[in-house]
Amino acid sequence: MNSEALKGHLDLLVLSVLADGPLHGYALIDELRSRSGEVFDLAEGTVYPVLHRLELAGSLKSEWTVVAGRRRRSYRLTRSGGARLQQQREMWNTFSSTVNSVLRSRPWPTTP
Amino acid sequence: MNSEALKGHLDLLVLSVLADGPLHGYALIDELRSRSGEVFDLAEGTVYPVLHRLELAGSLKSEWTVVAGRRRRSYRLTRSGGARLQQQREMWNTFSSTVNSVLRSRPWPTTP
DNA sequence: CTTTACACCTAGCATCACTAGGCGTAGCAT
DNA sequence: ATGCTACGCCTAGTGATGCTAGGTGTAAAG
Repeated sequence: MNSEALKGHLDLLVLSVLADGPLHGYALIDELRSRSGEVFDLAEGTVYPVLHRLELAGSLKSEWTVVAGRRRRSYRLTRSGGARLQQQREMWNTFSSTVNSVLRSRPWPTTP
Repeated sequence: MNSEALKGHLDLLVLSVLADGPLHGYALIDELRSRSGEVFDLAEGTVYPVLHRLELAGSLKSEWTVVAGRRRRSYRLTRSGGARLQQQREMWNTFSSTVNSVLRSRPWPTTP
């Protein structure tokens, strides 16, 4: 999988997973990997900055917890994050169907 | 349409359009706009560097012509460009279906 | 003679995923 | 005791790439 392919779509994936319940970063990575059938295996250095950016933008809210002597930062979707997710979903649908229509279009009218 | 959304997918679109016949840059922009239903309305400064890059990579071959006193640089797909297109198509299919599967997945088994 | 469409170009910018390192705890094997 | 691995967090810097903003020039329309 090309590394640039995710550009502009990673927020959607993160918001989408967190819409099903709060997770901490490490668990989010696991979840993304498993939900994608091992296709999206993201580095921590990829995911943490996204979470920080989304929280700064008000889409997420984080909370520190300690489990078994290990600190975790758990992220949950805010109301505005939900709206953002909805908007991102629509963008994805438009984008992907538009790409598909370009890929399928031919220079001549579709063969009768 | 988010500006980052195209990242990593623009080559696919360009190669795909040129697979249906050679075009010069300006005409390619028109063709992309019309095939996408006006969604992809790309700036010249976006497209020309892509064409140069793809030619440098051996995916395209260009040829100068003059039509009605105006110089044009016409691009056609090379054999290796065709292979590249095929590979990019597969990447797109994997990518888009994987995103969709993440979007559709739920933390609990799909409701019966 | 000015504006618009055609047709090309590039330097620099901004964004964002990724690399490559760093810090610290817990549990297991040696 | 001492590594090693998994867990769990972080950030500075790099690289790729689409976009902005500007430039050049011809032809047709007003």
